[in-house]
Amino acid sequence: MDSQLHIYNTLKGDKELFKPITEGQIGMYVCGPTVYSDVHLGNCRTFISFDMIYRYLLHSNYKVRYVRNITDAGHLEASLAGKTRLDQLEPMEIVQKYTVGFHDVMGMFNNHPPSIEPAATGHIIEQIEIVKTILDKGLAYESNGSVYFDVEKFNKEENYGELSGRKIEDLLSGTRDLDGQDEKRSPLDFALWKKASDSHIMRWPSPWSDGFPGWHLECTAMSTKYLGDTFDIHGGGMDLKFPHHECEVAQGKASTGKSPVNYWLHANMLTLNGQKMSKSTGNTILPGELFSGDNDIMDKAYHPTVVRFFMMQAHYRSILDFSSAALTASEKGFTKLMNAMAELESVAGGSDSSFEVKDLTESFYAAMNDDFNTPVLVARLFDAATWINKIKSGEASISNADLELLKKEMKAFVFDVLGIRTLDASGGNELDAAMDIVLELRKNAREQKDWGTSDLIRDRLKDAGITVKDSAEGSTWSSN
RNA sequence: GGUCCUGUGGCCGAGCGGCUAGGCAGUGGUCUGCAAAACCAUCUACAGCGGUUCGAAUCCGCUCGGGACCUCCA
Repeated sequence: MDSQLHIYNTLKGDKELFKPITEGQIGMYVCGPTVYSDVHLGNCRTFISFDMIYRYLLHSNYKVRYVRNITDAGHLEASLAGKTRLDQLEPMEIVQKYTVGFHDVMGMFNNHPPSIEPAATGHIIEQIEIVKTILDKGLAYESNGSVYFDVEKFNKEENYGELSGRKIEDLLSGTRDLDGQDEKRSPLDFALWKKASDSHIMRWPSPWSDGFPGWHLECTAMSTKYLGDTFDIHGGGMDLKFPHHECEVAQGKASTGKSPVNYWLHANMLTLNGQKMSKSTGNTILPGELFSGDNDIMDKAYHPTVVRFFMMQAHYRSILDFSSAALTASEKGFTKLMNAMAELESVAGGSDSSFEVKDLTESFYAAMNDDFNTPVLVARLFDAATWINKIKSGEASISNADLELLKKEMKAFVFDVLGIRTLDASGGNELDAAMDIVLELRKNAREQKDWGTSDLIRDRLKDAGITVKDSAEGSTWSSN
């Protein structure tokens, strides 16, 4: 792999050289969350994957406009209706609650906020305009106040299924009987506009009925509004590939005549007990439960940055299974890498290097340029960590220039690209100050070889949940 | 049923035609008042069967597992 970025494009089914439409600039859209319940960890993996991609593009000196929507209307409607009656809440109150919660969780995972985070309800007019356009082109029809996309007609000129690799005949043979199908000409047709039933609270006027936009329309409206008719990257979870993204392609082509996206990226699922995490099946764990340890699935609590690091040790296109054993293994590796990062600050440079530092740092780029291969990047970072430890123990040496290079690139990849944060045991609070005093007293005792006092302090702190570790440089502590 | 993905050492997880992935655990060392930690070194692989090839974990076929989508889902 050369030093240029190659990305696996679902549309092509292969890795290809990435070339933005405009030199040096990238438009990226990612399907965001539906905010009628808490985001679960599976959702988070997708957003963390694309945050990593966003970060690497920024690191590669691209100017990126990153748009990620909030789904607060449309296909959220049905679930909201029931919940609203039950809780006596306004729909937008639910939306607000879970949007805030979503942002909190994203922040804990150290995800950058997107450049624009548009809400579906704020773009009803744009969606109606697209429906009108597709109707004008004759690729949609009105039926009983609703408007449907005519898939079979579209397929005569275009290829419905080009993204997901499906054939319209196969799709037809596999359809099932569902409610409301009688309004459609074909079971494959999907709604662009839905007439609201009496029980629906969220509704907007339109030329066809009081209703709400169809399932897939918001992403088409918001992505093209902020990024143009054709933009560079569209991302989302693998489960959205069909029908959601397939329909976006169809809508885009139907309304503008152009393929809306050059590179389609799909992040794979997070599984729990070998099964996909899913709201509907209840096979989920919430981020908060994971961080607090308050759950029946994991053995202990895990810090958000450790969870993020764990995810970075797998490729974004691979299914990743979540388990306590795997998390704990990652946590230890994380500590090892962070120790090396800290060590790097105090390492001394010399006149020459005993290893190829430039090859090492270039391997970081090679890994990421190969379809954002974070597990390989992490492997190379561990190689770097071993070298740092060898320099420390005198088994290896590094020149001043190479040391600066290594510091610069390691910090860039660990903190900026992977988005990992250091885990400070100290919080800059009263406990911190008190521990300084306790450890100073213990240090005095140890200098007097008063092991009784020294061990008493260590043992009692252990009982209190604070672990003290001695090393040549002094004692450190951490609380569980 | 249709479409597609996948099966790597004790565990997690890269690689996808020839070159040590990496992490955790295990084992052996170093360090240390003790403890813990840390550091260094190191063993165990490519689901099975057949084929292509000078050479296959990597390509092809079959068999047997696992999973996703086809219905809201990241």
